[in-house]
Amino acid sequence: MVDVLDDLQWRGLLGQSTDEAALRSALAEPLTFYVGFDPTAPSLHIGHLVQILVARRLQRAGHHPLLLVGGATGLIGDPKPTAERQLNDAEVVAGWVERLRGQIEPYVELDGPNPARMVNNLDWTSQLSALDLLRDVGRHFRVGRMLAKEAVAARMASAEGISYTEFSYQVLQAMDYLELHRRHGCTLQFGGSDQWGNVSAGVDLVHRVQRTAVHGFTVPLLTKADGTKFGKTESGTVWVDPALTSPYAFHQFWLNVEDASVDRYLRVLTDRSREDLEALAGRTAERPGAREAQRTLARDVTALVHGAAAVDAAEAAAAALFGRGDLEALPEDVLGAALAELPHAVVGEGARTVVELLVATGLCASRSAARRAVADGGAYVNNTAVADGDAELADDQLLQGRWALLRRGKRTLAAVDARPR
RNA sequence: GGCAGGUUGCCCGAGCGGCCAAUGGGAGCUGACUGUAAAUCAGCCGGCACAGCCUUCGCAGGUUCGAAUCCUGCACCUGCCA
Repeated sequence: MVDVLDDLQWRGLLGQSTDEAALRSALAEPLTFYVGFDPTAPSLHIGHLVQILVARRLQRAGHHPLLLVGGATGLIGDPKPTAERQLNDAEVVAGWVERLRGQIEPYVELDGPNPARMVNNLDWTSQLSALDLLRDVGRHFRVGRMLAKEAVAARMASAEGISYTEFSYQVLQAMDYLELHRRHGCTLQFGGSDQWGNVSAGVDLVHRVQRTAVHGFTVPLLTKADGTKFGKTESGTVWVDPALTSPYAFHQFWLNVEDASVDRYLRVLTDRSREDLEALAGRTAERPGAREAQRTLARDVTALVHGAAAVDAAEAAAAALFGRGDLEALPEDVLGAALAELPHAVVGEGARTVVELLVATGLCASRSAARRAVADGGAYVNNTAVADGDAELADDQLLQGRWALLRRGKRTLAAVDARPR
């Protein structure tokens, strides 16, 4: 049995932490830990997935998970270093809490001898009066330290400044730790590396109030090789919700990961063993063009999030659409299944021009952008470059008398369904 | 409440009466090369009925033949003072 902490370290999941030796000895016995997710969107994204998987690794090592969805903190908003957040309506946040809960639960064990528990910080903050907050909680916080937090300091230095609302966020989150310590004996919190300030604030508060040393660590945020944002495609964030990011698009995202990062992602997002991954890295170094590592990553992570059937569908679709073979030669069922994975537009009666179709399918944001794509030589119908954007789609271009495959650039696809009239 | 400074396209940031759809950088898109990778090079990067036209430079008015640029009011941000 590999030591959890060693495993986390090897996978690159350990960032800052409170006293590491103390943390290590604490983890020698089963302990209760928590990680929190704020409902700031209707779905979790792949950045959150990293955190959930850390919780899962800890649970599998015998520790007791408390998974917090921040019904209260989500109403306030963790200060971003750049700008003030737009506050969301209470009903909206409450709805998101439910959705996130549902998205988190599948990744952990909710039954059995060591079940994960879901908690919501609204439970212990909604009835708290402002005076109680100021008298009982506020007195444990020093403004100087609060101002020193990275995000707060950044905002203080910005032209916009920071509202008292967001400034208070760290108090709420620290209270969570204290509350979970009291209620459930929680002695470890982790979070993304941007959460270090909040994690340590919680550790401090528990120490002040309970006179107990508790632990905390951060998980480095996943980055691309050049240090830039991870988890974005041109159409935005990669979500876990299949309605927001289709399983096909999800699979493609991982398949397109740059060589320099694929090994790191595999360690973070899959359960594969060290030996397994080192062997894979060796094969990748020999034949990078085969992209075996990317294929493995795409397969594992898509299966984890969307299930094995989704992997098969995504792979089959990609094989059909990116294959060198003639699209016309594809059997109808294969083609139909592949196209079904793509964003598509149904066009009725009226013949449409390529420019119109590029916009209708969402491949281009505007007609101007579509014209540009055509002018750049980056628009294709059925894998053939389009010369004239105003040309209408001809009946004899339709696959199986009905479909057309639209492509912008090398790998952005969409389907056109010209239903029989 | 007073005084000073600020608000420009996704972000940063020039512009300070016509030559401005607006310099530059970043991000992004496309092409070439390759491997649905990276790097590199080239083009693009408000909208449309696209050699032209329309709508933009916090908001609303005004001055002017003409404003992102000047004036007035309002909103918000920052700093100093009360």
